[in-house]
Amino acid sequence: KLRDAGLRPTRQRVAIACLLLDGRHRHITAENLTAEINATGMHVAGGTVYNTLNQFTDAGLLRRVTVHNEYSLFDTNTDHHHHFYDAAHDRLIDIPADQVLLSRLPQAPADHDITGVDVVIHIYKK
Amino acid sequence: KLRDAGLRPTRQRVAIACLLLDGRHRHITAENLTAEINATGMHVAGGTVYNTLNQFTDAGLLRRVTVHNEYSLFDTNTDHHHHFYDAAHDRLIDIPADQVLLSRLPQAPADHDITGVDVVIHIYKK
DNA sequence: TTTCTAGTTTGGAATTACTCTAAACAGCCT
DNA sequence: AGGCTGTTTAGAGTAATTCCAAACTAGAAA
Repeated sequence: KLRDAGLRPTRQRVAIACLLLDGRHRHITAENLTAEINATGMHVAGGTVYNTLNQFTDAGLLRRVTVHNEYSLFDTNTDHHHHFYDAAHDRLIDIPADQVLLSRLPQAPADHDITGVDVVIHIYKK
Repeated sequence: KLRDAGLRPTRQRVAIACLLLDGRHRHITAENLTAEINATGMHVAGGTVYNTLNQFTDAGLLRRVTVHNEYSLFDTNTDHHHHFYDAAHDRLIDIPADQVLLSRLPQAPADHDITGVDVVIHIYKK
């Protein structure tokens, strides 16, 4: 996978790929991932964690989710889907693509293409 | 308006309200707003600009728009509507609410209410 | 297998958006 | 005018992220 993405399979990248690209769908932060790496007994520099997350995202192996602007969230599910976001608990929940039906979309401004549609549904505990 | 929102109409808040709550629909950043205030010959401390933007947002006079996590964006249009976002030029464009039709919404997780639905359509110049 | 080199990692310093703090100040009620 | 309380101020502090130059490594070539 790394080679296909044009990324040299270094020890660090392989370790991160093993944790994140195992097919499970999860949401992770840089801090979060660092803790998981440390838990395996391995050490990876902070800068490398950030670089790798960005490279994986650019390569389409991860998807960046934008729900607030405090820190970056990455989604291991790169298929088209949407999110519930519970701000009170800073919790993100996937919504399968087929549960949201956008039956009318506006026309993109002149000379522009639509490259993606993100739907974030904010929820609050009763 | 300020009094209705429970905010004492201080010199600084009135100045910012005059710039932002004049009925025009615009997107602003803290930096951006600071520059506009300075242009009027007035000085307002950075912290006050941030405080005021947050207070206005909490009071429903402004709306926070989340399209990236670099810095906060505020929208003077608090009506229900959506956005185009051009990441290449960091440009945000309003979409009237009636141009997006969500004909199917998922059920909120147990014990939760939906408090808002944000749609961000990413665009790219051809 | 050793050598070489371009790409990668490292730790720490730098950057940036934003919040906190304690002291000075200003609305506003009396 | 006096005074209480909320607000502003400048500057220090915080946290996520990027930048940097030196050390390292994967993989190609010898």
